[in-house]
Amino acid sequence: MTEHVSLALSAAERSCRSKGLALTPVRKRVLQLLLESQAPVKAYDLLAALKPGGGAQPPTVYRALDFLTRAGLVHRIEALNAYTACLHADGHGSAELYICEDCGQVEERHRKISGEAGPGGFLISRSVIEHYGRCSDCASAQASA
Amino acid sequence: MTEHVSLALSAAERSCRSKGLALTPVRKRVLQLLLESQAPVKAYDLLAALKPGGGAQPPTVYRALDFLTRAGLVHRIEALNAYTACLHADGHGSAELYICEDCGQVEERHRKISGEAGPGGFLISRSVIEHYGRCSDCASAQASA
DNA sequence: CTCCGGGATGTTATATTGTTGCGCCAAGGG
DNA sequence: CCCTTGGCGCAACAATATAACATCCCGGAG
Ligand SMILES: [Zn+2]
Ligand SMILES: [Zn+2]
Ligand SMILES: [Zn+2]
Ligand SMILES: [Zn+2]
Repeated sequence: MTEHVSLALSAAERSCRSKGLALTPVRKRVLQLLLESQAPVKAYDLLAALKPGGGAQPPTVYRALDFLTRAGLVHRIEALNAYTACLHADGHGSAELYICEDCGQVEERHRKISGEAGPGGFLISRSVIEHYGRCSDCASAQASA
Repeated sequence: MTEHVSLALSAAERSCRSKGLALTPVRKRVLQLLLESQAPVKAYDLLAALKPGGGAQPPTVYRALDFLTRAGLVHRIEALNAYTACLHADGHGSAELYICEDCGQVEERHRKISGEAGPGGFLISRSVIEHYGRCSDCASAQASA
């Protein structure tokens, strides 16, 4: 396990403990898999990665993902049906994601939490913001090709 | 068929003709169903609504939706797996959507087309922006309750 | 200690959403 | 006429997600 993964995992444990949430083995394992991946991961790929150590079924991974997203440790990428570990291990609510369609890497910016107003008095409680394109690495690689 | 629906349909026809696209009967019917709905519609609900006039299969509706979204006449709502007719019958690329979680109504704002730059030189080609909350009607209804 | 209750997980089955592949046909250009 | 092209019918299937119920564990009340 690389350095940054174990760091993120212990940060997640602290964060959960402080909120009275239980970061159980399954949940921790799912989070670890997401942290180790350089790109978003699909639920059934997580499921397959869990299989070796006991035959996991879909509900197992979906429940873990549900917990982790509620805890703010993981973000769901709506347009890809995929999941990515939050880059700010402290959990922060809503995020603005930049997803490279070339290498799959995800960058993330914080978003102010809900409560904003939209047009015509619309009251926002949650936003989904996903930008697709090329990260700077892939853009320059393509330019030089 | 209400006034605004038939108006939007003819606008769509003109728009397609001008771009050399074929707004065939199936596609037109799907667009009409979306226009008539006050809330986003799911693919299989469209499918069911098409059945009466000939047994439609999934590919039929998905192909029509694909065409309509490409033509900019329909927007897919990623977080709901649902579709809504574009409120600007001219087709305009990407949109910013405000979806009321109470009544289902969708408001829409134009977005400048892609090409924007994100953080660290990220080059955006497409954005998904969906805000969930309460429209002003539902917010005031709830306040008075 | 014992019993109970809630949370987490296992297990089975099913629901929902979306795609592939093939063949037919009608329109249009040579 | 022949050939290509795009649109659609059709059958099967793949991928994503949830429902419903059983079991286990653990900590607190009695
Ligand atoms: Zn985050
Ligand atoms: Zn990249
Ligand atoms: Zn629009
Ligand atoms: Zn509303």
